[in-house]
Amino acid sequence: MPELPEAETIARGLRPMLEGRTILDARVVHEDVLPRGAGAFRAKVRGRTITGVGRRGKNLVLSLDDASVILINLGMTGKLLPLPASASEADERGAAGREVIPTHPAIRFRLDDGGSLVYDDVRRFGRVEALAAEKWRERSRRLGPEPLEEEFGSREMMQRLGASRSPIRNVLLDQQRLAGVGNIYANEALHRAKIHPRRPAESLDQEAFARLHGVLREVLTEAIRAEGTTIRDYRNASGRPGRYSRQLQVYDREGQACLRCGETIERIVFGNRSAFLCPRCQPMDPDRASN
DNA sequence: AGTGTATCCTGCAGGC
DNA sequence: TGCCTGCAGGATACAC
Repeated sequence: MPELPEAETIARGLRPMLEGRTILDARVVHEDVLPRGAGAFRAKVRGRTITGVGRRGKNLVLSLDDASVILINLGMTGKLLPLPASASEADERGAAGREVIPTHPAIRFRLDDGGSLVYDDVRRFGRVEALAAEKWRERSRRLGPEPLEEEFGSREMMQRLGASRSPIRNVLLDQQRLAGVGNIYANEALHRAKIHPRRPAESLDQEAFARLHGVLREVLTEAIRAEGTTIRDYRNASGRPGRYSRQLQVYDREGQACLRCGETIERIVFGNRSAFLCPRCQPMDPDRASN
């Protein structure tokens, strides 16, 4: 479900309600989202205070007061749902009726303000881990750079992605090369950069990477501004759907007209995922581009 | 090294 | 209504 803009939106929404809260306990409903098991997890988080709410790539990161973190990869359908202490308190905050009710709770964190935080995940592809500071540093080191960091330039992008013979769409999804990009924004960026998703990454020159680098940052920034993309069930921390769905140019638009040239958007499948493209705007052979 | 396939799991839409 | 197939914002493991 979530890519970088959705994770960023969730982190921003949860931050004011979670920072400073102490986790009284974690009740494990579905152990399969805890790769290290329920017992160890509960022992590590019980009694810890949340000092920060952030994001690394697509992962949510709850920083704890002993420098450890709770690392949450939401998979396809994971949600972090804040539940207020009571309905009356929700009224006071003006949040009545807007909170999302958990349908498939996997973990319930009981908080010291009487509220709770529920990790809810229909398909349970998501993973929740408690990592000591050193383990987290190690893990983070294995992830690629943050595409929105100021220092992340097109040269670095070409160095990290440009040596692969794999289709550029697949390479963009590789979290070890670049953190945070998923199928929606990979497809949107490639359309905006007029690059066919199946082009081997190594066939792209510096000019193409400069273009791709620029539009990827634009797309991610605009999607954050719109609070993410809702295709089916993504909701932000306040229960609202993302508005970027309305700005999608190709993703999930098979058979519809390209908003740039009017050609029909195609869906192709490779690497076990759908790719969406405009065959006129994104020719496989750029020399034959008609625009 | 790259690619296709299968797997984890549930729900939903569409065809018949 | 039911049954079937295919599909889904992710990640990984495997055989070729």
